Amino acid sequence: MFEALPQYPDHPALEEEILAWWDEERIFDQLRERNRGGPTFSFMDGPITANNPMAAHHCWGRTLKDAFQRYKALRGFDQRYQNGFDCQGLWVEVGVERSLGLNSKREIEEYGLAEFNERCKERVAEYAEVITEQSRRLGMWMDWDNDYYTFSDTNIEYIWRFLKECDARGWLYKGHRSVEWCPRCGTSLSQHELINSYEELTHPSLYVRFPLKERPGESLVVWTTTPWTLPANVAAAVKPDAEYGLTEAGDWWAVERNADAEFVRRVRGDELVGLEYEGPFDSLPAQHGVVHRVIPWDDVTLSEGTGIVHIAPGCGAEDFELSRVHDLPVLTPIDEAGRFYEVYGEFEGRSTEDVEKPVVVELERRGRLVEAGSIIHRYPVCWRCATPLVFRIADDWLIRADEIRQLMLDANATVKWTPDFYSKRMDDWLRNMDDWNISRRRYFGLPLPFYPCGSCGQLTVIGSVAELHERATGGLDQLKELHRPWIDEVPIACDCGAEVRRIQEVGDAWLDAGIVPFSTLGWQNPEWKEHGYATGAAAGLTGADLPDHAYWEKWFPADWVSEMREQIRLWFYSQSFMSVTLTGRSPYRSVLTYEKLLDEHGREMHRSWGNSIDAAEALENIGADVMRFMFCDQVPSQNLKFGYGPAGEIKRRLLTLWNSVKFFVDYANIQGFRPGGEAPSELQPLDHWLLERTDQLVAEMTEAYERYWTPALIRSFESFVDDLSNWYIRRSRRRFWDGDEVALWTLWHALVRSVQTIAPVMPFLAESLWRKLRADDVAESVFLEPWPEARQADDRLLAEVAEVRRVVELGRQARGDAGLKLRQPLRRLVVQGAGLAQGHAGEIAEELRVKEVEFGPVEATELRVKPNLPVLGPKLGKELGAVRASLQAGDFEQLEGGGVRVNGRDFTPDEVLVERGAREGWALAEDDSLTVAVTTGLDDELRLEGRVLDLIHQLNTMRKEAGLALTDRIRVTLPKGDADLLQHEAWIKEEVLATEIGANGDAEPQITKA
RNA sequence: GGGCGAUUAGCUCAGUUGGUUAGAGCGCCGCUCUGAUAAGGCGGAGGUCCGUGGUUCGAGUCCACGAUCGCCCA
Repeated sequence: MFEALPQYPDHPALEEEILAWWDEERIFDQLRERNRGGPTFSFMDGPITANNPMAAHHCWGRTLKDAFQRYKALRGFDQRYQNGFDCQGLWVEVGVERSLGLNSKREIEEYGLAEFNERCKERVAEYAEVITEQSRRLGMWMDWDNDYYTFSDTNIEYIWRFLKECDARGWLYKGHRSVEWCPRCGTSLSQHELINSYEELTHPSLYVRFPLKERPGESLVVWTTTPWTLPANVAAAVKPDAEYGLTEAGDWWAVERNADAEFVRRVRGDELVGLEYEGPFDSLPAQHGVVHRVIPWDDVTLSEGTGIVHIAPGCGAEDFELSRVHDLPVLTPIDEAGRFYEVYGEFEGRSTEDVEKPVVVELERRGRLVEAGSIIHRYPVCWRCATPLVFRIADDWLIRADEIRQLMLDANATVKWTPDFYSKRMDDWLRNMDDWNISRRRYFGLPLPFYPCGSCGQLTVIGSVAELHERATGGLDQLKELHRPWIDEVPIACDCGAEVRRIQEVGDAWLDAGIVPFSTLGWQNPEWKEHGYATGAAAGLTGADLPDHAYWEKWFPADWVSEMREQIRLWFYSQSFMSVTLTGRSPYRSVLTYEKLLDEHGREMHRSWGNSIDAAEALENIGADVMRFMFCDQVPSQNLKFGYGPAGEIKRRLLTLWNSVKFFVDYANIQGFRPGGEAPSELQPLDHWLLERTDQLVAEMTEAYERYWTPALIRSFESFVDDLSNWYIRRSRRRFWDGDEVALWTLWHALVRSVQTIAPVMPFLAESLWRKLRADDVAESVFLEPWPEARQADDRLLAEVAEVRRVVELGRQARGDAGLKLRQPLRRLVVQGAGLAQGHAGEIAEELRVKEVEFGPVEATELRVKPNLPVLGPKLGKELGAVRASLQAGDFEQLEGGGVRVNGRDFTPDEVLVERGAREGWALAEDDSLTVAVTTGLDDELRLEGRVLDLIHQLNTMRKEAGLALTDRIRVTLPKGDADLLQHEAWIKEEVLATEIGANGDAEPQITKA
């Protein structure tokens, strides 16, 4: 007996059951055991930040990762299944700050770095657990006890090694430049952290006068949206070739920027260059001795502002560059926290926002303000805490990119990207990449192993823990892990003999993630260390080993990685940078990249907008399979609109498979069918067809998995289920009622294969159905059964049935046009042009309810002939146009056998397409190669049969409404007027399971349970 | 300013190597099947396949230019 299916699947409940069963039976362990020693498939998991529960978008990526790992496992590949957690850096720090109610670096320092570090570790441990649980619920099979954690000492040590290599190549340097700075986090941000972090913000918009010193009554007018930078002004820039004008009021503007003004004098910009002016805040101590003058700058914009740009080299990247060219003083007004330094008088200690008002008031008081308003514009904010960024001059540690750029481009050329155009995005990023800013002035992150010597000037870069131990001059006893504050207490001896302390900065978190193809696989590690990766902060969180170099050789580079698109400039980049540096090769062979997850209306999801759905909520309400199916249905280069609406649609689409299995199980149980064995020998043509169709499914699914293109999986699968349900089952219904074992076997086989091939996408539903359907002699889990090998499908048979279905569709269309419903039998159907369908006349007759089906020419009233383009196009070339025109004009002769003579040339029936119109008494439908015509005339026999069919329909509806079981028998009483229907008494009895029929009743038929 | 995508039905989107009348789902209207069906099937309305030019016998598809939107860089 097969276990019966409920009317509808309860996905979440079914999934919980399967999860429990997998655990009990240790199915995943068995799978790994089975594949151990097989060919390898190397997947490298990009670390997920262990700082929050999963959001819906994580489920997309994790679905893809899991689906392809499951597919490869079904094909026998040995895999690592190592999950990764990203554990340090600003994400975690900001999360902990929030939970502790801290809001500045000073408060963190007061709280204490050691304590803060502990809280960070606790947070990572907490969320790693939450994410693990949610990932399991999603169906993700990973080796959950052996995750890698990027804050392990081992990971840190590998990064040190990479940095030492960079230093050896002369790539490492300390830069002094203008950088985007987050005043709350107190650190600069790097190029890849600035993207997608612009917001619409309202800022002041000020027009300010700078009085010219030598020309009383004349002033430059500048425009700024950052009043706080005015105290650091040292110059004003004009566009040398632009025209500037002086207004009657004595204000200089670019003419183009003040079109309505009357100008009393006009000059080119270069005539203003060199003039000196009074700065806006000359009385501040910081401004002491600064000479303000006009400088030329070709990039001055004339599309906004006044055409005269206020220059503060300490507050902007372009300004800073100009200061080098023109030798301007650089005034840096704010400290790490964004507060004004003491030399800024009344502004001291205030933030950039706090000084806006006093700046305006002061300028107003001195008559320097032309106009004060506000402007809404896009402005960068910190990607973690949303604080508007400011520019400051700072010292950062950078890795030079120029030497490695071409090598990385070369490495990328070896990578197969899906979708393929992302390869070009990667190239573009590489061509444009700046030097990598790797330092952050923070606390819980990779300790940069840089020891610059104050006495001799040499920089020592420590490349390993062993080296640290060798060179340390103290503090080793308290070094519990390679994090601040402990690492800061370990000074080393410089070659010159001086004692040197580590710089305070920590590293960019993308160093942590980028090194994992080396740190987790044991690159150049001489001896395998059990739990050797569970070091430092990761001790106790994972059992991961540190493998030896042979293992690295076996698993590097990754065959496949998959992350969202923005990882091009993040993990794909950092990983590749590090790998090309250390090995000269790309760390991955192929990549699957996907876009963003939006809400169902196409808006970004935001908690504050109330449209966000987190993973836990989605898994509970939608279920993992439905989500996974939706993710796989999606073309990955398009944003996905996710929500309950789309999920409901998917659920409905999945019902066809469910109904088909339910149908099978119900009838197989009635018959006592036992699954298994080989195909029976007495297959009918339709059975052959379904077997071929099943082979085609396996072939298509295999091909789609192999090229990592999930939309093709879903298309093939749904098309198959549609054929299975709406052709095979519908056509074979009577055989199932009769308990035909051959039909049962064929349907069973097709269902089993469809379940197997969709299993990587919907592991729960597939497993559940497999367990109901499976034969005794196969694996008890669908994931322990090897992938079915596809035989070459019989294309001719597939084409035959496709043609039959087309004939039936056209027949229905013809009936519809003539207003003849299917319950009305018709006399004759003629099909022309269906060479393949000839053996299926019986099926066609049944489907279309006609007495006779004939294959041959359709007699028709009109005749239109068109060229068969795929055939005649290549044959005729340019001449085609003339032939086509003649055919259209009716200028042709018909030849014996269906050919046509046009313009003196003869064409065979294959070379032309003929369209017909219906004659009197016929209904007709056609497409390019097929014509189907059906007689519309009714005689008494046909009318009577039509009434019988109506009656059967009516009685069966009544049975259903009365709630009778499939096997219940009934007694029927027909109205007296329907006595003539009793000519078909046996037929009616059979169709409605009646034991008796009488015709002595009232106006409506009656039934009673027998 | 440079690069990469996108633009197809009211909405959301497919469309593999160029081929005849461009499809699906949802929504709307009509019809219909039902002994698996809260389903399914058929039909209808609804399309300048963003525009212009080019290649070709033939372009949603290839090429060029332009428009709009999105993303990345400057």
